[in-house]
Amino acid sequence: MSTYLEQLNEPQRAAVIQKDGPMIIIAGAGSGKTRVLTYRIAHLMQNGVDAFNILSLTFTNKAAREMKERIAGVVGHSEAKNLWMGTFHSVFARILRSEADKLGYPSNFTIYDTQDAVRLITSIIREMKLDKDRYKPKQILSRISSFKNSLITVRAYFNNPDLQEADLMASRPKVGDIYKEYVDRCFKSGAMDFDDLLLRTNELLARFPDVLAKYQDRFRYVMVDEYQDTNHSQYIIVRALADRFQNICVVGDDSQSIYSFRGANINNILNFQKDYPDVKTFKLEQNYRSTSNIVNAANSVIEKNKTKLDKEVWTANDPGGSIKVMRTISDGEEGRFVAQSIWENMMNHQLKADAFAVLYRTNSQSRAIEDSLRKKNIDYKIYGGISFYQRKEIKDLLSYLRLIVNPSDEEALKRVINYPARGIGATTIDKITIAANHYNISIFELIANVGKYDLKVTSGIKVKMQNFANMIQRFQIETKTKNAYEISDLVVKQASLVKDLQKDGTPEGINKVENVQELLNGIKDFITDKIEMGEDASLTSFLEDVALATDFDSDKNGDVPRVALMSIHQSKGLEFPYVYIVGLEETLFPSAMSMNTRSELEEERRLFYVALTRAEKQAYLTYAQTRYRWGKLTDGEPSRFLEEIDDQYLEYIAPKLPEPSVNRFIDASLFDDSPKKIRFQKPIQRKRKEFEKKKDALLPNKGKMKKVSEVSGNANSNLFDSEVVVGSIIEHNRFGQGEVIGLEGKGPNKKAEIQFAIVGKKKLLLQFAKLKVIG
DNA sequence: GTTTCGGCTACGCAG
DNA sequence: TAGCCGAAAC
Repeated sequence: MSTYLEQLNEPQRAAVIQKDGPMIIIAGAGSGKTRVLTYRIAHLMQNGVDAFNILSLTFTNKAAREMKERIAGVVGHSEAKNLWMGTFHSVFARILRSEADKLGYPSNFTIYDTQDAVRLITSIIREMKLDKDRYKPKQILSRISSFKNSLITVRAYFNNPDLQEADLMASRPKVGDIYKEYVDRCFKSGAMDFDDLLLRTNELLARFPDVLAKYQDRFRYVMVDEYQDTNHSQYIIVRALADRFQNICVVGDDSQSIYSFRGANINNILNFQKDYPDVKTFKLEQNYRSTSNIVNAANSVIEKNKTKLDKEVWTANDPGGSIKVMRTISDGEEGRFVAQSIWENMMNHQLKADAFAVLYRTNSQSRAIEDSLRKKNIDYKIYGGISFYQRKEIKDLLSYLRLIVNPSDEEALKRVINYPARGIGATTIDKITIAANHYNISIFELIANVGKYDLKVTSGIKVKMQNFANMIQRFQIETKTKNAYEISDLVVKQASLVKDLQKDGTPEGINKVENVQELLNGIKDFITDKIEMGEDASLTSFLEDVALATDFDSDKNGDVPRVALMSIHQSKGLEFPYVYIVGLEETLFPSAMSMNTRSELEEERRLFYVALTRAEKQAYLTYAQTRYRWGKLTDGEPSRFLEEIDDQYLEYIAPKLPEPSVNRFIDASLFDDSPKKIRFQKPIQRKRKEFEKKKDALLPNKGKMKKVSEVSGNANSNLFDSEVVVGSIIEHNRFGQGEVIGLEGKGPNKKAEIQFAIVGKKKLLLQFAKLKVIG
């Protein structure tokens, strides 16, 4: 029964068997934190604590599921089932649904995503006739978000002269008014945004002592993972819940605090010991994940930070290989290096693609990597960026479903009232929005009863609106007898969603139809899963899952192994044998926007620390001397973080000499210098200009050719004579598959004659054709 | 009222 | 480059 205790080292075991009272586990990277958390919960349960009384807040829902599985392995499924586990957002969304009426919300309230919120704010700014360049919707939202995360309600805002003063100074005196209107409109729409899920929870616990008491009594043991990334709002929730029994266990690593941009407050972890004077502190400092080269290199960087807790991460692991540093001419070349290196490592070490991760600072960097992996036929998956659920066709269908569940949902209504086109245009929507506000009813209420209200629209449009409302109401009736999948299927058919996507017959349209189909399948799977687990399979429940889903939640087992491409933020908590950290350039990483204050820069450094400590066996660091940003070629200098790593752990890989035909104008000696010198050598300005000019000459006259960036981004590449040889089987975006039957010309003028299966023979310039070699 | 097209501006991370 | 928005064309 206690065999699991034997698998732990001394500090781990001590943390696991500490049962009552406040405690903090400071867990260095790779120190077996998850193991401690799972065993601690299992241990609690084996020592008489009911699963119903344990609340465990994790960073992702996937982490929660996996942990539950592991706990079930120790205590059995039927017991583990009753644990409350999940992210702050999902756990409290669930609680808010059951207590919604107390706050005046419907229990099937909608969760607005960022896009919904931005749209609503945009529309408020327009209605208030404010200048949208001064009041940038995204900025306003981010300000509102930070208010909410700091528990500054609308009333608190207007009671706080400092805040108003700040907005006044920023020439945005109406921020408070926008905030108020935004909150009112969300409320009227029966909608909460992500921040509301926390703020309203606080409201619930503050205004209703009996509710607070109920949950305090229920959650006698509270655990919070990744505590360094909690914001004030989350902090107060946790404090309130744990106030009665004080059985609070937080786990985290101040060195991995990387979410200040969404309100995370590193002081929550730094001050935990002050909050609970009789706290027990545990430190997990032995790293089991990485080679000592990686651990030591990471330590040598994070040492530069001043703000941190006292701890020393060490490892007994082998030194492993040096961390490899690679400089490339361009972002395109960087991608090719990564793909080539992954391919070689796969071959040399018999590894599958899922042993590799490519991490970057910004999602936009994924493209260059993606292109090169695709050319090498290496399977990959991009996490983050524009997720499946944010695609237009998917959001449209979801908006119908949202509207059925909650007809007050204004953003959903505005999205679909004229999609597919029904002749209810922007002008009409403006009119009914104003009228609905005037009568203090929802837009749906208005259009469902157009006859009752005075509306300055033509009777034709009134009929159209009434028809739309009737359709939604018919769907609502159907929900009484049909399950979520059947309703969705009905919506797709009756609202002609697929028909609309199919009508132009473009490949994009076909792809969208497939996506809609995939969503329908997803709903089907959802229902099956939920019923199997005896959980809520309703449409509301599905929509909530979708709203709070992350990319990891859609990971399917049994899929082919894939290289993981993701932002460093998303890589938190994960580990991979081989890790490539790309784009290590000043202004990109560290980001130009985070170089103004020491604390911002320290967070960037922590971010780099997180990235590096994801690697188990081998880390690669790459940077590019030129990179496409905002559609323009820009020069980059090596990131300061490269300099900050103790040199003894690094090895500089000499880049291959570039193609002389393209790059003769780059000083070859640049590549022969010792790496250390090169790293901080500024690009030679004159040569640089020449280089760019030459590149421009390669561009197709600013024409509409799609591949402009491809070509110019790859100036150093052997793109023009690449892998395409006579006999290659290739694939072309538009013409499909074909065989190369001849080659002519040189450099940018190189052409391939190709026999396509469908369109016959064609001569294509390699620099534009974007051929994918498939055999 | 709807669609399309060209110009403008913006890429910072996420539940 | 891409997504958005306003203007022009349908």
